[in-house]
Amino acid sequence: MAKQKRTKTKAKQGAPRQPAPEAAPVKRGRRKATEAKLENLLATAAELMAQKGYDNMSIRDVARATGYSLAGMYYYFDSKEQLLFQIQRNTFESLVTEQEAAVQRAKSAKAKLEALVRNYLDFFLRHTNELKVCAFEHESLKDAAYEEVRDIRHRWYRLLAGIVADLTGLDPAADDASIRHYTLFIFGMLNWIFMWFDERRDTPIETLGDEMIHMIFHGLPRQTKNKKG
Amino acid sequence: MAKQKRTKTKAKQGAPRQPAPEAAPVKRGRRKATEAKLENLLATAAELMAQKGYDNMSIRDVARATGYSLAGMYYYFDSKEQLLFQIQRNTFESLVTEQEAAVQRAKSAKAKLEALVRNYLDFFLRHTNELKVCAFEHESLKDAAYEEVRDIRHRWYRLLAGIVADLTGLDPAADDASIRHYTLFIFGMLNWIFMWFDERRDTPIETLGDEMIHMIFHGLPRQTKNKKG
Amino acid sequence: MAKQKRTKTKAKQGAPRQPAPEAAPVKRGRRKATEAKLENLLATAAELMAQKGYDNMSIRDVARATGYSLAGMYYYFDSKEQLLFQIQRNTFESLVTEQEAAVQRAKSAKAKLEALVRNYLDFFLRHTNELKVCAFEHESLKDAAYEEVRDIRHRWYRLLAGIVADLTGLDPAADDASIRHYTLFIFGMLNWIFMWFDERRDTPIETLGDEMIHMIFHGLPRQTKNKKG
Amino acid sequence: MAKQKRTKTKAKQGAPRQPAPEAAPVKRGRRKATEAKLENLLATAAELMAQKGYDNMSIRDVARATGYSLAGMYYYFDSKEQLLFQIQRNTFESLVTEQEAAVQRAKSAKAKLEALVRNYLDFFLRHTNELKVCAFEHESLKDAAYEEVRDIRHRWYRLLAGIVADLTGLDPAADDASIRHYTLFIFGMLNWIFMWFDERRDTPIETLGDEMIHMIFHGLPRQTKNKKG
DNA sequence: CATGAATGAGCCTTCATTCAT
DNA sequence: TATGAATGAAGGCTCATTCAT
Repeated sequence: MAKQKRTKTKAKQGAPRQPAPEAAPVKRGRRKATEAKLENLLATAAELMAQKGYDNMSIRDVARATGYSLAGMYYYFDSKEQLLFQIQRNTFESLVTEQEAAVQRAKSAKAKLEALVRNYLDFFLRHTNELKVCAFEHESLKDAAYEEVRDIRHRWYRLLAGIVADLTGLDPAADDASIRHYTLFIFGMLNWIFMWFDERRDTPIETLGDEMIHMIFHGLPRQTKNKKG
Repeated sequence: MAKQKRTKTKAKQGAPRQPAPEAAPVKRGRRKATEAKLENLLATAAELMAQKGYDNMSIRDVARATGYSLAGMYYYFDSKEQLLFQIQRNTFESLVTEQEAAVQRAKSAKAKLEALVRNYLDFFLRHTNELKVCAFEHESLKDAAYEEVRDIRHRWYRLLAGIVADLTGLDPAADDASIRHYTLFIFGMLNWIFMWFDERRDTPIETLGDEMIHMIFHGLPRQTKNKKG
Repeated sequence: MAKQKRTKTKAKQGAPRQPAPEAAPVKRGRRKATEAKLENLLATAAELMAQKGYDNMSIRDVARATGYSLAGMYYYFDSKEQLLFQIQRNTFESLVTEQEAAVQRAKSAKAKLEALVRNYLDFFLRHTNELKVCAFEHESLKDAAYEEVRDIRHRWYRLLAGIVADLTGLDPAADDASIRHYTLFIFGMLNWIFMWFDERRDTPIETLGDEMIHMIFHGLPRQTKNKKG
Repeated sequence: MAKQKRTKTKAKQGAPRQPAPEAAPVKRGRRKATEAKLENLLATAAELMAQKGYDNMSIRDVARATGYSLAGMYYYFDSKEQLLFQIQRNTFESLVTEQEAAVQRAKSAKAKLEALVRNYLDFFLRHTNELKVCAFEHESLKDAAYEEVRDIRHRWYRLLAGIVADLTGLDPAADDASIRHYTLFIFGMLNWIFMWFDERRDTPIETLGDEMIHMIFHGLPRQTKNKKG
């Protein structure tokens, strides 16, 4: 027989798709309650990550903020990285799905781009913390989890890049670099918002949308003394 | 929203103005050598911070990368935060000074904005790591160090915001929010570059400059099939 | 030297005699089912302990391997140590009882020793995991549980020591140390088997028995070119 | 450039041969002192591991026992497993080297086996804790460290197996299994000693050696009323 | 019978920092 | 200048165990 090599059990790695939410139709009340707790926990974690950054946030912080014990947290997720992953995947998947739908509904390329921007700003207001975590903590994920989120991100990129190609008439085969750059300029404007948006100063968000759309289609406004008149 | 200031539990902060570089009037040769070492050290640290993020980089990493002993590092700076501060202040001060000079040299508002963009991209190529640290680790500084860097940043902001006001003819008194937004859109485009710039794909940088300037003045290019004709 | 008793910092120990198996006079069918489950559980636990060691095995491992919930395990035993205790006591008690019977049946001292060895090897094949746990996790038990198992072990020791005294003609009063040593040499051969036995290489076990008996009675085989022959 | 994927530095894995003891001929006094501290630390750790088992011993235990802080321990080794590895490699290497030398010095196969046993018992008295750790915590090592120690162990095995083949005249080609078994019986006797040796009862160790050698060459002593005549 | 949910204690490890030399 | 040696604090994670249901 010979003594087996001792191994820690560990297991679970990568990006384990959590059990489908509808899996067991038993004990509905229970399920609901636990799910609500998990959601609250993810929201709290997202807030802390947005505030302090992933590396600087400790699971202990989340425990303190939610009122749970440290060990209690691990009932809801398997590791700090999984926690980040869940936030990013859930949020990003929702965002991109919403964006795709918004774009689909619009008719012209111009309308599509406008819809994408407005939906983004709206989503931003509804999920500020989560979205910031998606935008800035991309690199904190590794391996399978990293790749899964990266794929969603690519879907998003292709969505916008397609519109940009349409609008500009640039040829994806010949002018790939240019399309890429203009697309990324727009992403830059969108994502940098996290760095400065202030609810008191920068609302209503529709105005911000107007301005950004103007910037995208016409660049800075001209000498008319009155902007978006 | 504006990114919250990151705080570690452990604090301690004093008068972060590190001893003025002229502090000890030691022999010149010595001074030179020491300064060169310091500069090399700062460059190495900037590289590591750009790669891994401030929180995730350890002083041990810097020691390993420079060949010094761990304790030896502390001859050159007083704390990890001071290290970050030195990088940010040096780099940001250089950048803004260069930017101011470039703008001053240009005649029209249009030329000024163009000069600012081109000089930024040029500086970016020369100091990628340091600049990235300035752009993304702003919040890792605290108290006096934070404020000092913030002040430089504000000088930069005002420089661009002034040009934007001139160009658009928006009234700083009446249309402050708009000026602010357009200014920040441009900063967004500029700073987001760190997230995607790839030396192999995105050179020559002059082309990138052309494109960004087009975006700023005219928005996305139109149906002409050929961009930057 | 004698292996010290292992002590965890955290202790708590009571009257480790677990509730006598006959405790609750519930319905017979129920009892049967529960007992079968318990036995399966003990077997699984023994396997895991044999593989990973007591300290390195977690109740979670057992739960996973049996399909029970973690909390569910505690219906069948009161603590991890009780689990170990049940395995050791059940197994050791069976072994020693079998050994005593086998010895009793044999007539001469020589036959007795032979019977003991052969029965041991047979038992070993039938209860490898459990026996390994008995042999190597002796010290993981504490207080009353430790003592109870130690007493069974002593019964075993005395059984073999008696035969050795008979066979060698050594006087228990005068040559106690010698009897002890020869006895423990034999136990060493027997127990060390766990460290190397490999079902594929070391069967049939009768051959192994032949060899060990030869070793015990005559030492290493001589120059005859053919062993056991 | 694109933000690099963040990676912890970590490094050092497997079985890093510690720097050759004579590496730097500088600061002899210092070196000596530090080495002495390390040796004392390893001895203390070995004692604790022998007492409680590797899994059950915490680095905190070692820190407490040596008077160092917990973090201080990590100046001397990289991980708990490395600590175990250092103990095993150092000890096992010494043992096997001594054993080989002792065997080499002896002329006949019989004398060689006798020398091996006596040297082992002597080494056992000089390094009880360390040797016990070698004998019983073999499986707690993993990967490269495991393999390196396993290789030393094999050297030891082959040393004894060679003598057994010589002595018995068994043919390594034809009777491999038998040689293996007799060899392992002897290892069993030798290694099991840790389980029962008691300095007060089982000295002088020469007597124990006499007995074991008798067992190996002739089996249990006969009816002569006088053992080891 | 059985489990979902939760926790206190503890473990390994890393880190920024210090200080004597 | 520079470093070997050391440490307090903190962080991620696991575990045996409990308890209401």
